[in-house]
Amino acid sequence: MHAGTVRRRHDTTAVNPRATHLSLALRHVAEASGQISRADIAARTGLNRSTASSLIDELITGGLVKETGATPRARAGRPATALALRDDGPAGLGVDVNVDYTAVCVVDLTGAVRYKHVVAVDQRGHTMTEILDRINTLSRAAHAAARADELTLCGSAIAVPGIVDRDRATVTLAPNLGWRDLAVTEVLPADVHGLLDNEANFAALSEPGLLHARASYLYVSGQIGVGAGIVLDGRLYRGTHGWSGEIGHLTVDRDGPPCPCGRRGCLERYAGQEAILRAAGVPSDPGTALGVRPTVALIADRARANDPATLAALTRAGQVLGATLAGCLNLLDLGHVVLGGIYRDLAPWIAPEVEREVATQFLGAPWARPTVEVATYGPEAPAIGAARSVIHDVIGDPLRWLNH
Amino acid sequence: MHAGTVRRRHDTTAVNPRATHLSLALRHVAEASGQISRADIAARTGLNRSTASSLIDELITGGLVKETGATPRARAGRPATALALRDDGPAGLGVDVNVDYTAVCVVDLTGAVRYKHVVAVDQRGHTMTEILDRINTLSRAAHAAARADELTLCGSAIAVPGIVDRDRATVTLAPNLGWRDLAVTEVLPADVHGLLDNEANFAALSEPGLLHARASYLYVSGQIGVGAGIVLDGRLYRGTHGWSGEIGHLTVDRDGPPCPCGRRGCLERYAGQEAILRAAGVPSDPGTALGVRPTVALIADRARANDPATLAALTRAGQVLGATLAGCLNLLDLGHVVLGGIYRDLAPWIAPEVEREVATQFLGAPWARPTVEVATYGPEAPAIGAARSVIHDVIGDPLRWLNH
DNA sequence: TTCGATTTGTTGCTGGGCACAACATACGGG
DNA sequence: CCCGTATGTTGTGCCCAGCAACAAATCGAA
Repeated sequence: MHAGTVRRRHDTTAVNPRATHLSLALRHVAEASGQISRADIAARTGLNRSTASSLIDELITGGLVKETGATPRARAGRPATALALRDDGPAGLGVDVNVDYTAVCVVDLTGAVRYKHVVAVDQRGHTMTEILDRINTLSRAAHAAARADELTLCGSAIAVPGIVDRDRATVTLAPNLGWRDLAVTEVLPADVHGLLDNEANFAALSEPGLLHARASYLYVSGQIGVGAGIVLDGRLYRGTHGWSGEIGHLTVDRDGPPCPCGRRGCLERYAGQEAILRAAGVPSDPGTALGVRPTVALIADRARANDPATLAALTRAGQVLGATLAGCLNLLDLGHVVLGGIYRDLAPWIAPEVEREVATQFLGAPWARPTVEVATYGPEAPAIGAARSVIHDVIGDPLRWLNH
Repeated sequence: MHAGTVRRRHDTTAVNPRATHLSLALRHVAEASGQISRADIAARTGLNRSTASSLIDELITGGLVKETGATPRARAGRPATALALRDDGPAGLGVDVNVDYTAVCVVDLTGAVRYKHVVAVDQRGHTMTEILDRINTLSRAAHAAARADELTLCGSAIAVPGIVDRDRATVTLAPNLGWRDLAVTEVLPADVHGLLDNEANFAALSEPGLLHARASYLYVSGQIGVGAGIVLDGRLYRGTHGWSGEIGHLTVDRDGPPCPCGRRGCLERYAGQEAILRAAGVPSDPGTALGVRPTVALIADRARANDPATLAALTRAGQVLGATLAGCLNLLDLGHVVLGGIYRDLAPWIAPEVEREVATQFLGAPWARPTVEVATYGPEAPAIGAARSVIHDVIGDPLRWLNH
């Protein structure tokens, strides 16, 4: 995880052992919350038992970890006292400014979603000031809700549909919002410094089980376009500029239909929302279509009604998507794909095709069969992932929280 | 860089500050060898001057770093004493077992190639024992040459064309050598523990300038197949199983010509050596073709003679390769490609096409124009990269060398 | 030339933090 | 009931980084 405001470009800076070990101990507690003892941490990290105890004590007095009583053990010996993350300590605020809705949520240290509020509104009909005002209002409400729930917001993160400059906390370009070079995090409450990232990237962090396990996977985030978040060893891979995961314009067929990007046969032209609509024979109606949800629901309805054209369109989209993803898996040697965004809602028809394509085209399949999973969260995924990224920064550097 | 035999799966182990800081100081010396002082290191790392001095002293007495006299400075103040890597300290042994040649080389701490020996021989005509014997003989010769040059071999690495299990130091499968589950590193001299990896991966590490700069790039290694080594932030990305970089079977055209892998229209069918040969109208002659070098030289000859069919084949191959690479760059947000293997020899005809495709298809091109570079080394690249990986392990953990 | 300013490198001191060992604690089992 | 076993705590010593003062070596200005 990115270390917040600390510009850790590479590991060229001196190391602070205490901070590193506090994070290490906390991470082990997070990965086995309620099932781990001081002695376990010592054994797993290689630290001495006394050192592990000292670290845990500091985390307990700091309000990040609690004891959950003694655990009955089968073996002989003194029973261990189990440790768990506190659910009433620091919490993260996540905001998602999408084209057709704005979402906020609060996630506590355990990763649980404690507050969630989604407002469906087409941003394209509003000015930038109105949008920012709405973010501010929703954030303050979330802030109040967190406080009422005995949580302390210790950071925030905003997901936007576009290109961001994380270091400058600025939205470089968000075409669908009409934003350019906008320091959007400034509208957040002053006491929570704001992180910023792409929706697909934050959405990739929303999966509950995967992050703790230091998993590597591709989170496919289908919206109007098709993007992906790349998680390697439990950390989001952002690329050299932060634009990683642009799979929507991978070429499926050099002689395929033209794409607004200037090329031909891009993945979006086969597996994007518009393409599926068109292939299903639904007249595209940008006037009334209020964005992702309703359109996707429409397709799903027709598929459930066994409309032949729709089913054929979904099968075709799944095949093309699966073939493209198989290529990505081959390039990166990943064995796991998560289908998010519209593909989550269309999973009954898309997922089997993706699974088949990936299973047959992944070169490592004979040794390690790749898995295809449906995302846990739908439209809330980016906001939840954003909030979770704040929590990950706390786990990555607990000292910042411990020092007030 | 991988920490050798130490199974550092993730950063779940305790940190040793002294070891980390020794590596940190050494890395800074390596990146600016001859142009850096103790005070510089202190400034760049954030360590105290006295600490930096202590670290450097330890590295000097350990034989890794030397002083190269005072540097005249423009500014006022005491002139700094420049530090540089020693070229007579530890060295790495690199071995490459290819289908049609075996190469060994020795690289010193500065990255300079101090010994190199390539034996052209078609391994397919020999038994496994013969091949292993040759590796052993060549390694002993390299060992003797290093000793005569006042170098101390402190490790070795073998590159093989196939799938390896690094943790077990075993070749899982090398079809063209007929190997399966072979612990090839055991034939190396006993005092150098052997690393193991794929040829494309090691070749990616052979580029001189790029590694020190913590660069991110894709090293395309065209041989009979097409592979790639992925370097992210100066570290080789190997994937979850170590099979990353398999771009040869990315789909270019779903309705293209069939491929032995069972799919259709794979990249190899357009930009692989065999495909270029066939498209150029050269009768494929596996009987006399002694592998990569001669065949590629043949194509290059015909291209130099302006043979229309060959030029068209190369143009087509470059276009398809470039388009595929652009997709990879978009997925990973990389801005740099290095053309190695056969593409290095065919660069005059391939590189411009790749450059054009990448420039037009890389989505970040308007903000950061991608660069296409021709590899520094040819067939020796895997062996040199292998040796260099040994050196990188020394720089990554100098304590192991300092403790004898 | 001389003296102050400036930067580099070294030395002695201090404190943080980890390992180690010994001990108290708390169970299971014969 | 006592022994073996495992957990957690306490006291001690050592490694190592930070700090400050000082010596060294140069530039620049008077």
